[in-house]
Amino acid sequence: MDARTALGAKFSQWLSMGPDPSGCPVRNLLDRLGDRWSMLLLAALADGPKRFSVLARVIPDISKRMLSQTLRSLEGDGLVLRDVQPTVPPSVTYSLTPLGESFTTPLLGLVTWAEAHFGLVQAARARALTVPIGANAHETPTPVPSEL
Amino acid sequence: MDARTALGAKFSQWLSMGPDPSGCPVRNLLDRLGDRWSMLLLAALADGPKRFSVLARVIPDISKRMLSQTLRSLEGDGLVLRDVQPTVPPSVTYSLTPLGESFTTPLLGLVTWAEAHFGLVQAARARALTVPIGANAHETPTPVPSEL
DNA sequence: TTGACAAGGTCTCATTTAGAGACCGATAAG
DNA sequence: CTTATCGGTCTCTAAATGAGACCTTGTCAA
Repeated sequence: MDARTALGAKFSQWLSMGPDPSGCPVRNLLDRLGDRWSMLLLAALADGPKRFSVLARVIPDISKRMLSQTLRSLEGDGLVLRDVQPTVPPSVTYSLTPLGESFTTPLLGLVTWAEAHFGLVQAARARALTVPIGANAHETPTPVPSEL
Repeated sequence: MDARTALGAKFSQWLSMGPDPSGCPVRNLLDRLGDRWSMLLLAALADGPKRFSVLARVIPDISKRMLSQTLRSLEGDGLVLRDVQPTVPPSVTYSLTPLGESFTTPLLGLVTWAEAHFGLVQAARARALTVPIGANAHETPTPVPSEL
């Protein structure tokens, strides 16, 4: 069974679990990790524990606000450990928990795919610019057989 | 080499490519697919081609606005094919392109991880509620040796 | 005849979220 | 005396999102 079939099977399984999306683990975690910064931060921490200011430096386009907020969210989900050393000023180090480390496996799959297929995506984007949207329009509109 | 080490190596490699995040394929694709709906729609389409209204039905909490917008973004990136049948009213079917199908492999990894570890995440969330944040505070604040 | 409804969106408006940048505290360097 | 450090928070503004009206053309029911 290929990945597409397996994924499709899982999806139709979710559907049968009722219309409530909050009960679905995948929906739940995708809502948490599926933002601009969470996965990126996990990748950064896979490289080793890092302090707040170091994270801000290696990801230059994240605001301190979102950095703080996203790290707390990851900490709350048990993926990241926050260690405060009571120095003055305080020294705060973030690292992956074992649970966070386990996430690096699927994350590496995502990253590998991105590197391998980025060229094709760029080609598709270039093609999309030349096609004035809706170019596959046909000619003779026939009434649709009302299926309802 | 485990996934964490491999991911860390990739990350430090990105850093050496300069501070521009737009040049990084992973940053670029994570910015596109890392939203609330893109991956979910790809999972839905892995189950087979679907019409607009069907997608809206199987993902009840997406607005028509975001559904339309996200599908167009995925189409522009070459992951999704949009087929308009010139009936009246028009019948529009969305399906995965070969490129989109190739993405189901890493996506399945993500989904599988979510199902397997959701219990641990929930446990961590419950624990986070009882800990009044900053509970790991130490006692004797000593000046930090200025590292810069 | 009048009305309602269908598909696949777009449009406007209100709410939510994210980003930019000031500020804080104590300390230390110039 | 001024400036800088660390790890944030606070406020204000800008951008993204959700809710829901509206559109077209045709079919079907009342």
